[in-house]
Amino acid sequence: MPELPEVETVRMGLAKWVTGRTIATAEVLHPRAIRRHLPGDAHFAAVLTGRTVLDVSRRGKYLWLPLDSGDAIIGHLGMSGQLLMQPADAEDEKHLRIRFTFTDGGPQLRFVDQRTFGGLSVSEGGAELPDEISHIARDPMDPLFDDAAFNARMRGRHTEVKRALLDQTLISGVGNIYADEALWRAKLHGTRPTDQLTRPAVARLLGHVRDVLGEAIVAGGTSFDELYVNVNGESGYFDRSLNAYGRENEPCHRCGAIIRREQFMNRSSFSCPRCQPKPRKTA
DNA sequence: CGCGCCTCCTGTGTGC
DNA sequence: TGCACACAGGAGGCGC
Repeated sequence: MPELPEVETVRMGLAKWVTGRTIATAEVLHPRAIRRHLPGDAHFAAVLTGRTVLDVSRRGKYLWLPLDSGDAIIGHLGMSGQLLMQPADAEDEKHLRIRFTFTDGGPQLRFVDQRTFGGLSVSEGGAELPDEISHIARDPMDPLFDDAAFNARMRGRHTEVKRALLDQTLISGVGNIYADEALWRAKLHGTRPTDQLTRPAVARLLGHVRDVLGEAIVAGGTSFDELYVNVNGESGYFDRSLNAYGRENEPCHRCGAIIRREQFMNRSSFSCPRCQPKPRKTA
């Protein structure tokens, strides 16, 4: 499940391999992969052919590739998406959805996605920041992230703290795994009401979010020096460092209590019953 | 308009 | 061994 650190790893790898290259063909092999591109696959191919990739940018879990036309390719990996660089003669992946070839005849860019929650689209004039993702907040690693504004907005919400962490319009890049990890570090249960959090408590939580994301970026950034830009949720290089996520029935690394698993927002949440007591009243 | 639930999708794991 | 089903969850969309 790619969250900010995984997407940032992909961004760095992609930037290295596609910047400055000119697209020769854009082939859509599964319509769902461009469902956000309303004009369809013929238009997708037409507006991308002959365009040169200028850079690879990221906002939260979204990527976009600014082009010399002023447009941009927007990409989201969803649950299982991968952006791979592959030699032209490499066999098609089972779940290959979109293939780009370049005029230099070098490695292809392939969008592979088993569950098709992810996809690509073209944003007209979106090279600077695509309108389609302008509602996504800055991530906490962004130098322009506004800590004070985040603190105020978080405490102004009438919801639960984990829901707020997962709201990409409030803070971006955090998914289920890193939300649980940050909450564990902050010793907060995910159902704590946001409007009852103190300003220092929110500041501490934000600090833990930054730490978790930063450590994961460092862990992931060590392995992209090769041709394959690979994001695979299963192989998570950060797995060994997890304190809460996926550790049901295992002892808390801090106090030894048995980590519990709860259904929350239609997904699993993991927390320590001793370090992260539930609030008396659920919001 | 804020909030929260539903849905999209398919390979994998589990229990009978 | 085979079948049925739960599970993984990001984010748009919609209902209240």
